[in-house]
Amino acid sequence: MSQTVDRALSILPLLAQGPADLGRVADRLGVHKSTALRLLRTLHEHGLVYRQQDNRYRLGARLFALAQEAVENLDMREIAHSHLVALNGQCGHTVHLAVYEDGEVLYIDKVESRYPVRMYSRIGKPVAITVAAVAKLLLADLPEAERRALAERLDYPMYTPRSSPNAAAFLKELATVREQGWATDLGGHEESINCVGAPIRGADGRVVAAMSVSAPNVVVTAEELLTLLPLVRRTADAISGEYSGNTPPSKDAS
Amino acid sequence: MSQTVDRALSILPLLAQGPADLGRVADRLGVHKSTALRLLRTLHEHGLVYRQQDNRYRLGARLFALAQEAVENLDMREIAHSHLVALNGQCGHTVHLAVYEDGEVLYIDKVESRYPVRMYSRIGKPVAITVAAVAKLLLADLPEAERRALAERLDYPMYTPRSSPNAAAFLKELATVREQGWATDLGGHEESINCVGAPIRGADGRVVAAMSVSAPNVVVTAEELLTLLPLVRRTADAISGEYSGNTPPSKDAS
DNA sequence: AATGGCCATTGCATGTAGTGCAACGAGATC
DNA sequence: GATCTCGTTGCACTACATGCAATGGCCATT
Repeated sequence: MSQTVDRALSILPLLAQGPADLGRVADRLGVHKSTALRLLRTLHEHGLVYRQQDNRYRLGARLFALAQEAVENLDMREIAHSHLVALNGQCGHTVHLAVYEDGEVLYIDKVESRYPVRMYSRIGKPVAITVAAVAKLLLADLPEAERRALAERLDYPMYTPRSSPNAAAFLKELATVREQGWATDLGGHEESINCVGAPIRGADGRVVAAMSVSAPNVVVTAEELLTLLPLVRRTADAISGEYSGNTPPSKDAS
Repeated sequence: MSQTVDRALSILPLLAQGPADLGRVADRLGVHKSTALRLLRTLHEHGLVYRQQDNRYRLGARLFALAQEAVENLDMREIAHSHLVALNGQCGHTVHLAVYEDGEVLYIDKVESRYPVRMYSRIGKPVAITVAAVAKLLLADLPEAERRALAERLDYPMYTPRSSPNAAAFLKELATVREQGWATDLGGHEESINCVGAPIRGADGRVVAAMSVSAPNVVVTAEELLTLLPLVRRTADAISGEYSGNTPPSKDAS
């Protein structure tokens, strides 16, 4: 691992908390100001940080552009999107698509509810991993050892009384999810919001993504939402099929 | 400037074009494979790149998270958002908020149209800088020298017959915009889409952001859209006022 | 099964390039 | 106008990144 790069990259999460001046960055990094200056300059040239008029640094524009390009290049998202839109067209609720990556679950696509009451979530935002239906689906399929290790090191915030309280309960829930092949979040994240989700599988049967439909109590009850399960599963299976059928990962135009 | 960090960061735009394996990355960087490996590992540890099962690398999750945190920490966005929502409530069309940064103009907030026909745009996406109303507003206020220099090095893609064809025409357009204090894009980016925008100014009168209302021809004609100009300007001025009134970041007790 | 080729990985010797120091300068404060 | 703070620069030193060559795993070919 490269020390210099490591230091430079450590600046990014630091600036994510808010703008900081040179001295502050140097302190947090534990390096001399001149060193911090050179790192910041390099980050600046690549557009990852921006220097405002008061000489403080904050995260820069290219970060957004990179994130955009990244999400748009995901095969899964491309394949799934039209299916998600179709599902939204049928039920009208918010539809999410998520993937697992290095201990995090994050949304990679979203179709907004057609109802006025909308959920707060954003593409790229890490998911509440211990309660979200899509997170359960993705984690349930991890290899035993990795799943246990991850569950142990997670935090279990009690968003509501129905949140998973600890690793043991969570692992049990994951076992259930793996058995039944679908998952719910009934008010485990926000009191009034329910979700029902299904896994998307690759050609080898491994879960590569997960999708869910979410709606607040005030629009449909949990029972009504559950009646959508077959539809959600069909949609997920359709995406799985298309994803497995077309396996053109060698799509290089160099 | 740090060579090592420079190389590492050069990997990111490279991977933005699509996944690449170690050899490919090393080639593109012009370094030995072992060097590329160490850089990739460092990026990986910070979550900026992800290593897929086939050993190819692509951009990673934390990139999204960083971009999210960055956009949510922008004062301008926070202040403006409620105004944008209110404006959308009154006219129903898509509302955009954009800022200029190092030669790029990018959207930092967006309120979706309530009509079924929606524009394609995303928060964080770079704006078509030679045609968008918000881009004209932001560039029109740049210092003379910087404006000229930027105009000269831009590309002028002819999205439609009404796109700015070259630097001279663009600079002339910017002069008009600066004079009148508002801007339009009448089918300069996509044939059927019109925009009308107004600048948001800081306490010193400099343009710090720009906003616009966009709607396709099929919903309202360009003439009808222009009748919204006073409303757009009022909204922009209201945001300017609030932004100038509250100056919390500038005055800090030591 | 055995072989050959491809690619990721590792340990190490070399010298390049990143580091901290100290001095300088600009801007603000009193 | 004096003093303090903070960003900036040039430089000597050596820590650290680099490329090489060798190893090992994986896959395809025979």
